[in-house]
Amino acid sequence: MHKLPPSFYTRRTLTVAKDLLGKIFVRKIGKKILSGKIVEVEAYLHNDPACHAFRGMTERNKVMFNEGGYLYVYFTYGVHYCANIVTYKKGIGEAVLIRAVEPIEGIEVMKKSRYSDVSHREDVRDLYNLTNGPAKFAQAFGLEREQNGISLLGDEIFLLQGEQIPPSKIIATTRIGITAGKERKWRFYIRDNPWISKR
DNA sequence: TCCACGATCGGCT
DNA sequence: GCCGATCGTGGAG
Repeated sequence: MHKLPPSFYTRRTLTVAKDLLGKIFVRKIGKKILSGKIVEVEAYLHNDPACHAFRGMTERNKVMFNEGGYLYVYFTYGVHYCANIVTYKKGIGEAVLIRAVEPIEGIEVMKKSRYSDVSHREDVRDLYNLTNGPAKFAQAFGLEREQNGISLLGDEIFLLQGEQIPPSKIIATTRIGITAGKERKWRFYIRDNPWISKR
């Protein structure tokens, strides 16, 4: 399996969003490798009121204005981080939020990141709860302010080819947790996978 | 300078 | 189903 090339990310955002399903997100931390298959995403376009870049470039969203192929991580609700893949051309301001992945490698490390202090249940629900939401994914993979703006063409964080998901297995529906632009069906996920985020 | 609020989560009713 | 946590951001003044 090989690393996705720049040309993968610089296509139209809705195309990239659907195509991200089935790809493998990889993070190297020292000798540890964390990886997971992307199973749910949401697209945010520049002329879309729910998009952070809708009102132009600011200190927070400036990474979104790079050409596709960067990681955009932001802090929200005073508690959580969420991670996006920057898409399309330089100067536009579009990205795809990663909402859920299926863990593959580094599951023990992810559990430590997610359940740092208290003891947790050792049943299958742990595996699902590890990465079945955007902030859960970011926490499991240790994605915070420091990772904002990292190039996905480098060797620390990148995506691998993974599997091709046929259109018949991709569900398109409305995005979660937004107040504007609700009607757009830009949330995409792989049908019948147990890591779908809730609500 | 101020202040309302958010691309969420987990716990409680 | 609902609510509180918790704070950086950016639009308003």
